[in-house]
Amino acid sequence: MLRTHTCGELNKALVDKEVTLSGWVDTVRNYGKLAFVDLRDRYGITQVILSAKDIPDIDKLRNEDILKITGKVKSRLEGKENKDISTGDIEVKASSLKILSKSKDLPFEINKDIEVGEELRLKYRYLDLRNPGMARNMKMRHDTILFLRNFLHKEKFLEITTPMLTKSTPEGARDYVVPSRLHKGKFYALPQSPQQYKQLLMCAGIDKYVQMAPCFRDEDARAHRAPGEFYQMDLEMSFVEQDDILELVEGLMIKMVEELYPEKKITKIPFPRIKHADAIKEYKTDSPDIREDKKDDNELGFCWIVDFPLFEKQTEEDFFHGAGKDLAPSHHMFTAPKEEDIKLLDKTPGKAKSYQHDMVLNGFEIGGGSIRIHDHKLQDKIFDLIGFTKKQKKEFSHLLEAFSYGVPPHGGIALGLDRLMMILLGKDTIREVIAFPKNKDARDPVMDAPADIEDYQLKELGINLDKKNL
RNA sequence: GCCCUGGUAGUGUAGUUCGGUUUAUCACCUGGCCCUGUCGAGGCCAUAACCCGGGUUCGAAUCCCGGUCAGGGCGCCA
Repeated sequence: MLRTHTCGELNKALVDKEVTLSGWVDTVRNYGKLAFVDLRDRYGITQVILSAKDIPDIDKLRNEDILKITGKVKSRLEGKENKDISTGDIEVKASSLKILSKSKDLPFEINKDIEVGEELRLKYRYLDLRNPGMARNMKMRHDTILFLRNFLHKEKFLEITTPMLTKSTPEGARDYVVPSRLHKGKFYALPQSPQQYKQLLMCAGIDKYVQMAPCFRDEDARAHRAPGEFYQMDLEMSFVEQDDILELVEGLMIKMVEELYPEKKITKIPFPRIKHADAIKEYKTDSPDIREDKKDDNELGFCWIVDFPLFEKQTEEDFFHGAGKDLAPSHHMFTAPKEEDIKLLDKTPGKAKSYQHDMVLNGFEIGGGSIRIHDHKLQDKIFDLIGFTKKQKKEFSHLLEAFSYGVPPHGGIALGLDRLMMILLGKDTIREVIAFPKNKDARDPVMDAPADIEDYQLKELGINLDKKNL
């Protein structure tokens, strides 16, 4: 057995017990004949005392070596307690030491207050994650996602995993595509969101679906937007109206903050529901920061934005005076128009409002969703309004066909988990809450992806690279 | 695709505005030595750097041009 206890759990109750600890050398304070080693794992730090007469090679110990230490737990000498660590009233007097793994010189120091350049941190992310601050971010991300899952589980949601290898569909973001070996010349696409699958699940009678879903979009990065891939808490419900969705998610956020972030205060409960037009008028943005003190990281200003226009304005004329192929859905093409506005679709679709809802937190859009269209004739009409060709429509025929066999009214929402965590933990970039983030150019600095593949792989896929244009 | 900012030892930095007393600052790391109550241990010593290419100049880390890498923004993100 490599260890009997972690480095964060020893206490006075264990005094005089023999324990075995394994962990990383956080610091060594060496007197030659006596050395103090702070042994660290993700649970904490324990001070270990090494005496040269018991342990021959204490001079060899370096930061980040991994040690296995067996010894007796002792109370600290009177007045020598360290209040800064959880194990500060005890220490372990080592009777044996084994170096399980040596560390060579580090590219940067771990667990010091020095701000290391992000490029280096990302290249050696496995070292960066040893820092207690980063370890905490990972822990809080886990706790938060676990809370969301448990809450929704109690509400009878099923988590269902939907395919990662799926089909490219027109419009939207650029797809990441994956060549098929068995069907040379054809490509899968990684999902930009599980949107169509979750609507099919509604047709399947899974009236409450959720997924902590990876989503892939080949678009450029921002400080608050991860390039390539990101995670969403994606959910969908049948037989609901917009209020049901908003109330569920609002309750979830309030409870989550209470349980996991008790030091934080929510600006307004219930969350204000702001009409899109009013947000633009009052705040000049559709993602307003409603906090009283905009510099206070412990304030959480949640609000809802509702009554979005169904279509985005492409030109002033199209927007106000009728259909045109330049109309684009402001959310996505499955978003339902408000019932009273359906009659506007024929002459002035630009005036139609929709059942879209965005959740905004501290000035960031952290989620969006809608009540969906569940009438295939209406869906077909929307396709026409955004100028879909017959071929483009055919890409969605499976969905329209599914709608012809009994489709419940349904709607849902997706929350961006990375961005939510960034705000909850008060970080400036999304990379601080992602274990192995891509850099700004969507490269993985640890693995150095994307990368070349072997010629035989290309051959097997039937792909010739156009080397002149690379 | 476009715009902006930055790049000094292994790490973090000073110096760059206004070119020259700089042998390029300091701390940590690393290597060596001393030390039995430290806790970001302490003391002494040592090693180690101006992103790449071109230009201006008697002289460039410093000014100019190009490149490259990184970050931020616009476009993009149904």
